[in-house]
Amino acid sequence: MLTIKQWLLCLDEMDRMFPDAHCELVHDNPFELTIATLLSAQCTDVLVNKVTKNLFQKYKTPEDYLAVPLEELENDIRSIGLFRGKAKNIQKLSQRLLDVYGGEVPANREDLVTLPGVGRKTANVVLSVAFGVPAMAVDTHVERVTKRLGLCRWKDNVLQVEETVMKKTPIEKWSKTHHQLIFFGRYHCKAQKPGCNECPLFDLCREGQKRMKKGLVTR
DNA sequence: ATCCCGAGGG
DNA sequence: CCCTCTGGAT
Repeated sequence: MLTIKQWLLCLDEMDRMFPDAHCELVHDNPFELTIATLLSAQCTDVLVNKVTKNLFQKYKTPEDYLAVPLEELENDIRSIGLFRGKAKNIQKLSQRLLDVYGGEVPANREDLVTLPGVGRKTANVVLSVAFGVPAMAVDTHVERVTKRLGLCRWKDNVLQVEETVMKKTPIEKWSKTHHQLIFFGRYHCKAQKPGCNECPLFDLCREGQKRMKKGLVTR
């Protein structure tokens, strides 16, 4: 496992690699970010942005999403995976926002996760990005990268990963670190082909050392 | 543990 | 062809 000092060195390096890592889901308000994040499940944000560009022109409010038949909304997001469930959840979420929250997205986790289609990960993204509340959303990239580096254990579940990353990271850096881990996972430490050969974090990385011993890395 | 589920890359 | 993508509900 990485020591705290080693982890802080990783953070320094990621500051150099991705000084302006940020949320790449295009949005103008908490409601749009909630929809975009819901749509981003098992889907690249490039695809989400392609869909929301038209979607957010057509639908501005929860009422707008409820004003069309489910099939129409499905068609409007069809190019995204899991479109049937996501369309249904968007309408149910819109209904609940109107019924319980006055049409506004709530700014706390307990209420957010009661929204259909919104789990802990999505809630943490909305909290952190839309409301500036410290949170750590653990997605596929954060999980893979922190486990490869050796900050977390391979058997950890997402909640354990979330707790470990928050515990080891200064709270004022949570948001930036979250996006840097995503950029690092998305553009460098990829699922299929981790770029160990040219990785600035190689000397700190447990998986890198393993791959080195296996002769998979040439440095 | 399993299902949902299309686009994009290798 | 196979794998992955800022997961959530059952």
